[in-house]
This record gives sequence, C-alpha cells and structure tokens, in this order.
Amino acid sequence: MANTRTRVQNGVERVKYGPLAQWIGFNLRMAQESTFQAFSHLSKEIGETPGRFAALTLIGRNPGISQTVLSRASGRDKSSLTPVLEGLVRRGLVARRRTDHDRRTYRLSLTAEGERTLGRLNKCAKRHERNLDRIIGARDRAKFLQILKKIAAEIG
Amino acid sequence: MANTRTRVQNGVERVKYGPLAQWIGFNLRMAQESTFQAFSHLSKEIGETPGRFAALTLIGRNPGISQTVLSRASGRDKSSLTPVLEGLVRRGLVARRRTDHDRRTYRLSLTAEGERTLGRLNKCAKRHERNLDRIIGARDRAKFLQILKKIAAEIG
DNA sequence: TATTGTTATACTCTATAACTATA
DNA sequence: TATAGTTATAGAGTATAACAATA
Repeated sequence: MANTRTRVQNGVERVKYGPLAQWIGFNLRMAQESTFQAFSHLSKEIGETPGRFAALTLIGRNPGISQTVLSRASGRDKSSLTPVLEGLVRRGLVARRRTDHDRRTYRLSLTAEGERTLGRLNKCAKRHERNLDRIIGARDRAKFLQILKKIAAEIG
Repeated sequence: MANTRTRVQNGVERVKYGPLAQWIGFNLRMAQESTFQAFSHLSKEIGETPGRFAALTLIGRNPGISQTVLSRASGRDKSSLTPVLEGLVRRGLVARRRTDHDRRTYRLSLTAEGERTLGRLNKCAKRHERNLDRIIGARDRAKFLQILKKIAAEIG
C-alpha cells in the first residue's frame, strides 16, 4: 500500500469486520501476508524470495533430490518449479546433473555459492523468527506451530 | 498439483525439511494455502473467491464505505480493488453511488442479490470454519485466533 | 504405457505510477 | 496541493495441458 497515513481519514476508519473478525481463514490470510512481506523485506538485499529460500533449504537438506519430489515437498506443481530452478541454476546456486540409471531425472544439489546464500538467508530467517517469537510468546509457540501443521495436513 | 499419488515414488519420499519444519513463516504459508484451496473448493459453485467474499462482507457491514477505506480494511491497494468491484457491480451484487458532498468518492452497498450471495457464502464459511474447528480443537481456537491477529498487527 | 522435466499458455492477486476529476 | 478512483503496466506465483526424452 502506498500511503497508509492520511490526514483526511484520521480516526474515522471505524470499519466493522463482522464475522470476518472471527474467521480463521481470513485471519490466517492476513497473518500470512504480513509475515511474507516482513521476510521479503528482511531478505531483499540478498535478492531471494521465500519460495526460493524454501527450495534452497530442501535441496541443501536432500542432496540429489529430483524436481518432482521437490515440487511435492514444497506443495506446488513441477511446472511451477521449472522457472525457479532455472534461475537458481543460472545464478550458480544450484547444480543439476543427470542420474546414470534414469536419464529422465535430475539430481539437484547446492553449489558452494548456494550454501553461502542459504547461510545468509538462514540468518535473516532467524531474525525473522525471533520477531515472530516475540509476538507469539515462547509459551505458545510450539502449540501454534503444531496447529499450523495440523491444518496443512488435514484440511482439504 | 496434477497427480499426487504415483506408483513409482511410493513411500520413497523421505524428504527432510530441516529448519523449515520449525519455521513459523513456512508453516503459516502452507496452512494458509491449504485453507484457501479448501474454501475455494467449497464455494466454487457460488463462483466467488475468498477475496470477493471479504469485500462483500465488509461492504455489507459498512454500508456507504468508500473504496479507499475498504482497500485499507482488506489490506490491499485501492488499485487492486478496482477490478474486483467492477466485477461485483457488473454482476449486480454491489451498488455504487456518488456522494453529494464529495463527488470524488463512491459509497458502496450491497444489492438484494448481493445480500443473497453473501448469505450463501456465509453458509460455506460456516462449514469451512467447522472443519477448521475440528482440526484446531475448541479449547485452542481462541488462543490461535488471537495469535494470528497479533502477528498481522505487529509484524513489519 | 507411464514418468520426468519443459514449454505454452493463462489466471489470480498484487503493486507502482501516472492520470482525471474533484476538493 | 491533496485526495478518490481508474488505467496502464508489470511482476509474483500458481495451474493445466501437451510435449520430448526416457523408462
């Protein structure tokens, strides 16, 4: 949003949210969007997005992973991953090599440069998570995380 | 995703999530995406998206609201709202009229048809929220919601 | 026949900036 | 000068379907 503070609307914005205020779905979306923005801001000097960060982490933790498995792990279609990986490979963060026994699949791994970038992103993420911890509170964090995982696993 | 169940990858997908698994940000995104999909699926016969649903609710609860105030309340730029409202007006769900004292602004309100559609969407939302409640558990719901609101308000 | 990854294509949601008409 | 809303444009991020190479 361009201009959050205005003079004319000062204090007059008594918007009633109605049932929206109580809906998990709506508030989940608002929270997700805020954290996405906040992380993007923290990591923008590195020039990577949350999505690329997730891909780098998964490749780093699972060297040799294929694109199809990676796409399932990150919850999107393999076709959505192609341009992401193309960018990561072009910029020298990810290496792709064919396997011997199945020449259809690629095995993905991080380059030294990829490891370095991932390290820098992890620092951002730690700062970001500290901010979130401060908001959530240490006592409720585990429970909150557990519920998020449960939702992702069981809804739909 | 096109094809979640495959034969070849059966059970072999032991993907390590590493620190990703503990990050609020990542899990928030996964949970949000799942619930978005689930709601879209429930409401797809009505033909409205979560974004349009939010707009209808806010207009219904705040008759006469302006587009700028509505855009701030729903957390997006006014320019993003223009096509949404254009569609709602064209399909006869929302009425737009100029104010007398300030002929720059529109006053938005629901038509009878808009009220009807909103009612149908609310039924979907209730079903959706019941599913979420089942997953979250009655005891933790209030706390979970409170944390979501706190995150949206305080991060960034 | 089935699968991996790519391509072509399109859709949704979002933003910025420049514009118009009003104030 | 400032504000309300529109338009032009662009950029994530996502999906489906058809494809070539390989199994």
